[in-house]
Amino acid sequence: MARFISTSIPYVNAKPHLGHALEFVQTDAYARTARLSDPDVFFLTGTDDNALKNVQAAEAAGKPVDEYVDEHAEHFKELEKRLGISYDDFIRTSTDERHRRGVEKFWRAMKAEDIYKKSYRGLYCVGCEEFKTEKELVNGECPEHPGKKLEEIEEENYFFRLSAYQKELEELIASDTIRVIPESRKNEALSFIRGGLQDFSVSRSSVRAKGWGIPVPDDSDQYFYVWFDALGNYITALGYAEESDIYQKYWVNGKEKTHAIGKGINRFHTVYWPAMLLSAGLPLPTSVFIHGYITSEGQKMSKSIGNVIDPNDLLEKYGTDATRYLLLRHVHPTEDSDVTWERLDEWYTANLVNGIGNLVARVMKLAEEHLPSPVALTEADTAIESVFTEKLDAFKFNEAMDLIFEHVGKGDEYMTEKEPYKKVKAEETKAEALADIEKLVRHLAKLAAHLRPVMPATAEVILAAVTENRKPENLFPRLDK
RNA sequence: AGCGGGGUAGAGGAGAGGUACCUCGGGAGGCUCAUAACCUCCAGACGCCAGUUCGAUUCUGGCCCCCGCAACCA
Repeated sequence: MARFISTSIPYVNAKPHLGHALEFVQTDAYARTARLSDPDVFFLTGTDDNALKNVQAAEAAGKPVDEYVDEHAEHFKELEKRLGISYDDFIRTSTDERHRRGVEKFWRAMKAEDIYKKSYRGLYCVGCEEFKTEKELVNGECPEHPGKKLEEIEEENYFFRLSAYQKELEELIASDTIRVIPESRKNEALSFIRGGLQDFSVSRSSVRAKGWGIPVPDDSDQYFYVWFDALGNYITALGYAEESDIYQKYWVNGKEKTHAIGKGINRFHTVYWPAMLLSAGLPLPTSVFIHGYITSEGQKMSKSIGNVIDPNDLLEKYGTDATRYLLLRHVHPTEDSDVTWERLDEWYTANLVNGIGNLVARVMKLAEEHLPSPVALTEADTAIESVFTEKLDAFKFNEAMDLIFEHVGKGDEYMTEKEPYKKVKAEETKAEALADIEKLVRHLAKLAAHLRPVMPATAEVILAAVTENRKPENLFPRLDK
């Protein structure tokens, strides 16, 4: 029943942004839900250190690449920690030996006829230090470096025969053998495949790679192209190099192998990666979940527009669970979503402060004052509704959250309807009131159980309050106006 | 060129072939256990034009806007 779930491994050429936080939180909620029914889950995350972009970013910062990459990888690690991400392992493609060994083995496992050398000729922008396609050019110049001449460079690289897998890939995706979620992304992958697949290069010259990354075995002049290297992380982290038990358990025999990614890297995960695995004769992932992007004020977040929302600022302002809440409920799982500080404040106050926080406070105040002893919880009190886990298993995080808030609303309604705070004051209605308060406490226990995968810390606080029969500190402090 | 997504009350979002839901905001009541929180009621919406259907806002086609991507890039 083993299940494997991964985030993509982001470039560490800049600090993490909200989109990364979204993916981490979604994946975490999914993993925690999976563990609810069976703890046999392996949740992998990490960083892609070997991208050429990292080298460029390091140069721009005037730092040695390894130092720069270490520093930035730390930012990602730190963010995941602050978000309460329950990963089982964190792989770094530059420093983890298992990765290098794994990639080398993966390379050797490729079918011989799928790899060939070919010279690649393209327009190279010295400024960007990368090849540009005709379409990227503005007036024949690189938009980033106007005035600089593009050089026509020719270089020999290894190519992967992606074209050989067109039929097979189409079949795998169309049949949901590799499930692509949502449907629109599946269609996108299919139309990409049906449009005809071209072989792609899996290496670049060591000069162009600047000696950063993983050298191709037995050919010191070539370094792996970042996607060949990066995609491999999903198996190298598990110990593919030495065919470890974990690798066997989760990848070879794993029941579900799920990749969570952003929409921008759909084709790498639904086309390139499965093709490479096929060539190597290795098992395929079973599903790829693709989330959308977060915009702000209707536009892509960018430093120049000044609409960037830093996940660390969110954490600072609202705390871990509230940040998780905002990302899971108010960002659509698969579509692009727009976020502004104004609305974040609104959601926080309406649902967390006035919703969950207030309900817990009013119920526990009554319980603490009037119940002689803590309510003895039964299994039924903390049983999780199957509709809830079904939503989460289907990556419908927002709808799962809606169920939670329906539950919160019911608590408030019950309170108004039964008026235990009033009845508890009169002798003849006191018993009735106590029974209602007890019911409400059980209602909170149920709430906590459902919060576990999505807002784990809050779930614990509520559960502790219930079992100790005391009103906790305010769960979600009101924002300063 | 092409590809993908979207246009739902004053604002922001969810949703689905047949009573359109949530948050904020507006109006009117109620309650006092609670973080000036909570409950009830009211006003208010499915871009435009065709088609399919007993019935479409939800499916199909066209149109008008908006946003991404445009193969080696979250």
